[in-house]
Amino acid sequence: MVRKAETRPSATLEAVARSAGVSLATASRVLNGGNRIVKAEYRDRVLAAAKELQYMPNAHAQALARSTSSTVGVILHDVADPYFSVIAAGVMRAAHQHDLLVMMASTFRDPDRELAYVQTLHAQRAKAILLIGSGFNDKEYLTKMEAQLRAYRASGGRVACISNHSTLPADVVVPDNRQGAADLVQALLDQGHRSFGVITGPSRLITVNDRIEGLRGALDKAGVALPDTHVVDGGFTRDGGYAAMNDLLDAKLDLSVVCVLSDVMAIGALSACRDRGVSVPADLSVAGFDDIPIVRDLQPPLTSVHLPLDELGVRALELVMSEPTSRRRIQRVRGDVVMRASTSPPKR
Amino acid sequence: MVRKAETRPSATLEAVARSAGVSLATASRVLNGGNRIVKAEYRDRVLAAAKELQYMPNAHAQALARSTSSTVGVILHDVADPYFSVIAAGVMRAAHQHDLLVMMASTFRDPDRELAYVQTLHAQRAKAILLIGSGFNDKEYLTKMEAQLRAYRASGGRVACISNHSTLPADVVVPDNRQGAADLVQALLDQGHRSFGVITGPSRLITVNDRIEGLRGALDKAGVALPDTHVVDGGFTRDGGYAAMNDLLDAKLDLSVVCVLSDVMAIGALSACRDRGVSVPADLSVAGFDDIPIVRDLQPPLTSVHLPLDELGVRALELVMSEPTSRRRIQRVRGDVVMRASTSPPKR
DNA sequence: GATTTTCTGGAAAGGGCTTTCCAGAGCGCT
DNA sequence: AGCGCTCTGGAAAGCCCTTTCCAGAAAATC
Repeated sequence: MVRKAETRPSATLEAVARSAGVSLATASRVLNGGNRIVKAEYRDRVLAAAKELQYMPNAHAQALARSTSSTVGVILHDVADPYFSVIAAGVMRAAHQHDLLVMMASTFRDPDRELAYVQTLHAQRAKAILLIGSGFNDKEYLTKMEAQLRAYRASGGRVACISNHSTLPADVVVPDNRQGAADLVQALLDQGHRSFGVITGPSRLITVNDRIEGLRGALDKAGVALPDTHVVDGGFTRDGGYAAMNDLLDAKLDLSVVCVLSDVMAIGALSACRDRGVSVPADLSVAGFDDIPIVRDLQPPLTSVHLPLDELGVRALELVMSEPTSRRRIQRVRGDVVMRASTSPPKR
Repeated sequence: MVRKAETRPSATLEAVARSAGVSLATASRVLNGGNRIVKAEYRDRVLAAAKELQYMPNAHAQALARSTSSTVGVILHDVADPYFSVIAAGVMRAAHQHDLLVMMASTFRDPDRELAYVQTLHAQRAKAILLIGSGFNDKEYLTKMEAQLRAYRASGGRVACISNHSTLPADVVVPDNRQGAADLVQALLDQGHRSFGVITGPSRLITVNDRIEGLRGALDKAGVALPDTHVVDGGFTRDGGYAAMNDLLDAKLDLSVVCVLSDVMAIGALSACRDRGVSVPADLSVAGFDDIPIVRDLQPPLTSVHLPLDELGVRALELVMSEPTSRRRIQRVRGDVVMRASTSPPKR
């Protein structure tokens, strides 16, 4: 026999006020400590009544009355991806400081889903929206997104992006991907590498473009060729990296180093090497990008371009909570090359 | 000169109705597609007006009027921890299916923060709250939490936990930690191991207790001793695992295998071995628990007890969205031992 | 053609809280 | 004693929607 659960709606402020024998206004003043003083006796009565009735304010009603909420929205590609989860952790830490609640949404790199989530968060009257992760290089997407963000901002919302989101009307914290990639190439050239392979991600991701341009620029400058056959798309996932490395190895290109445009893909790439008996770095050097925490625990530890991921999250939140300015703010963040054992001078 | 941003509050439904020359009721009916039919002409006028005014419904007002929201709260220890982020990804995927928005909060294993977040989510009138990650073995915490959850449920909220949360009034999806640990021990015994070390976590975490009891039980049954000196607390973090393994190695206990109660700690432990030149598994076998995705990419790949993390998240959400029953539901999930290269028969 | 039934808009009553504005009380001062 | 102040509670007006109930019109029925 299934007994219906008794669900009486929770006590309202009015119930508390009545039970305490004061007006709604007084009860409200007691419970959210406005700057007005309430006689101690009333104060105590209200507090007692609230406790007694297990009063729990209705955040929706408050949001409506105050016409402001204390939630921020975070839109990212995938929480299970360590790159995003570390950034998200930073955001959440900072949000806690500001007494904000975080609504989080994963798009799985689907632009439409991203647009839909922005709408939803706008409807929620989130105080701010954080777009985390590379934007898309897609005319239609950009147009729509720009329109939505404008509308959201016009109604008082704040927006910040982490990573390059083209010209969207938003503050932005952006790693200097181009420079980081160039620095990485330089470091590898210094080690003596001359034959580069690259595992990239989908070209519609702006981050991917920036990084590959950084690589290309530095290689060009050094007069080192990077034939298209040396560049393989790995879809920005671990498995993609694995598959791409296999393709690269199958092609027998005699590479001395492979630059992988994200650590997550690099992890897959390293495993591909291991599975095929290719020794890193003895037979082939491998470098990643992002420096997610786990890569120092790989064997060999992965050379990467370090980004202060947690800090990116914190900064984005701080940016969005600070006084807005009329011009969009751009915070550039350098990426530092961290050489680890996955790269070494080539044998030949 | 800083120009104040113009923030006109966004258009209300009333504005849309007025602009379309219809009543509020009609506009509402058009926009959220109730089952009532509206004359095509009105319908079009409303739609046009809404578009024109960039109408965006106020979710708070809707929540208030409907007295139900479409958000679920997720409380976990730390999103940056892959164990949680993978579960969270599962939750979010399922939430998307149900058209739910996820509010996520990290407690950093602070019981007070957990309690506070439950309150906040109750105030938000979240449709459900998911408590992810081990509960605490603390009388005071349990009492308070139970009271809060009861109040929340009484007002119509649903609650589910992933992992053991003692007797809290909530549905629960729980890995069979004890059995998993026992199976792991058995597999290691079968490999010939007789000298076990253990890296644990804080004993107030119920999960830790269950796992260690599982280990102990199986070892006892096999007549293998596990002296207290062989058990070291690693704080459930990568660095804790690293430190704990160092302690264990310092103690020169002549262990043949170390069971680490979570993969995250095991990762640290493996790195400690590497840094000290202890070869795994040649000199020492190491096994973890959880089977987070990354461990197959470690070198050596880590033996672990596989939990279907993503699925745990999905199931918890499904549980909480299904028709509630009068008795708390308990879904047990088996953990399967996955033997990988980090464990091998001991040399001696 | 008259009557009943079916439709479809609109008015209005909430939903739970904040906050302004007002009135009365208590105070100090001359 | 009389005046003006400050101080504190309370009434009430929102905040923006949803949804019930009602009435009028159109359709269906005999």
